[in-house]
Amino acid sequence: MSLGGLLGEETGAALQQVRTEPIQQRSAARLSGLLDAAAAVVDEVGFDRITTAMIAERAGASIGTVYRYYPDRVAVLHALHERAVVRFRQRVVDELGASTLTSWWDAVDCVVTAFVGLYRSEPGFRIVNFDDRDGAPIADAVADADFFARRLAEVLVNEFDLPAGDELIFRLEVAVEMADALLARAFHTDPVGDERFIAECRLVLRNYLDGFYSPHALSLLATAS
Amino acid sequence: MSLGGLLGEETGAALQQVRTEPIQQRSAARLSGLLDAAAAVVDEVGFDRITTAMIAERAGASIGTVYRYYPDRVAVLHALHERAVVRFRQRVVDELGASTLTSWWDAVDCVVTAFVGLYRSEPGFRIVNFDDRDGAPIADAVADADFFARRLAEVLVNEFDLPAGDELIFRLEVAVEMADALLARAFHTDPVGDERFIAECRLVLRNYLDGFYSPHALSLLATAS
DNA sequence: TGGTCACCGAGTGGAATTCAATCATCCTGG
DNA sequence: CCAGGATGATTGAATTCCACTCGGTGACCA
Repeated sequence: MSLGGLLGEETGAALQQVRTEPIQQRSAARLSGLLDAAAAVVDEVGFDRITTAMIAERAGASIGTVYRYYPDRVAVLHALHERAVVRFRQRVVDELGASTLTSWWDAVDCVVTAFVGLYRSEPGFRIVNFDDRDGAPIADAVADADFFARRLAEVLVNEFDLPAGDELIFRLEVAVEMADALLARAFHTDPVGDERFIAECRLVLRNYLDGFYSPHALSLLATAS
Repeated sequence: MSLGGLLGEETGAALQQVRTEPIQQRSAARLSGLLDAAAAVVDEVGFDRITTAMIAERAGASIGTVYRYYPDRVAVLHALHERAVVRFRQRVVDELGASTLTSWWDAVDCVVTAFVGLYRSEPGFRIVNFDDRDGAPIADAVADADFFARRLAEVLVNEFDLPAGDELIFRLEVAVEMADALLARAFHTDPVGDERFIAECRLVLRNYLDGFYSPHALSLLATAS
């Protein structure tokens, strides 16, 4: 799903979805202008009601210009998604730098804070929940989540000495899915985000990841069946 | 209230999305036939590649017939979603009846089992993850989750003496969102469902709902900054 | 001044949706 | 019991909407 893709260097590959690399300067402006327009339209009509004509008109361009840069409609959405993910990663880095981290869960909290902040301020940010249900090998949501989990695992291992391993990565994958669902729920109706769900999300993450090492989960397992 | 209460009484209202209530008998057959066709197509091409022509052809009907019963394409998907939800609730009731419940978490486990079972056997069941991102007030996914949470809360309160209240309902809403996300993840690639995620889902639910009454969450809260 | 780069927007094709005509079933008076 | 009108149900060609193409035009550069 959509917290997908923290950190990482494959931003070059992510732009493979543009048809023509911009050569002249105005092209770059066009590109980001198109994405800005798309973001605005996403906020207005949602990202499945969006039409190429809307994007073009909003960007002050013509239909053809959209297709000069993107092979098709969903490529625009993918690009917008990518940009949102990149900005999310940057925000996470900023949050991490601006906070004094006393424990690993402060890092996790920063991730949630970054996500919520962008949801509130970045136009069209709900595109992060965009999930292309077809065989597009690039920018797969699950792959994103998996990648994100691995990166976050590295951070936690290196900064806070959590034990590395597949178990941690799996746990983080699960955590990402849960957080994604709860935060999407928080913003489903409320444009500012339902604080109750946001707070519960933080608590759930902490509880879940902490339980990994506490005997709590194990005692439950022992009484199972 | 009995376990049968999970079924709810708004099944009549759920059909408001059809244009014309069927009067003659063949109409009812048509309606379910259309949904069966839609379910089959959903499994073949996914629910965003689906076309009205595919549904009509599969059902042995003409295009016009589809539009006689449903105002537009997504209304068909909504109806299919509704039917899936209804069958899910029925399955939950069946599971609950067929199991000997020694504790509330057996009930929760039954819910997971029912969901997984339908994912595996019911054609087009992945429609339950269909989320229309626009202002369709009826058949809203969040409303569904909320409704289900309330019903489940009633069952748990009456059968297992859990303390009723908004807190329990909220907890169940959160649990539903998490379970939904994890199970969707389990079936995202694997048509049989990734057992690792399914098992983790059960564990997470139990841990989370149990933590509600255990001092574990509270101790975490106490150490929060 | 020739060669790209960018841009435009009418045109094409396919899918969604409409609607007037037709068929099927029900109902009622004789 | 049956004709035949009334109403439900079905049809598919026509229309509309929208993604996407492409030949033509201007903008930059060398």
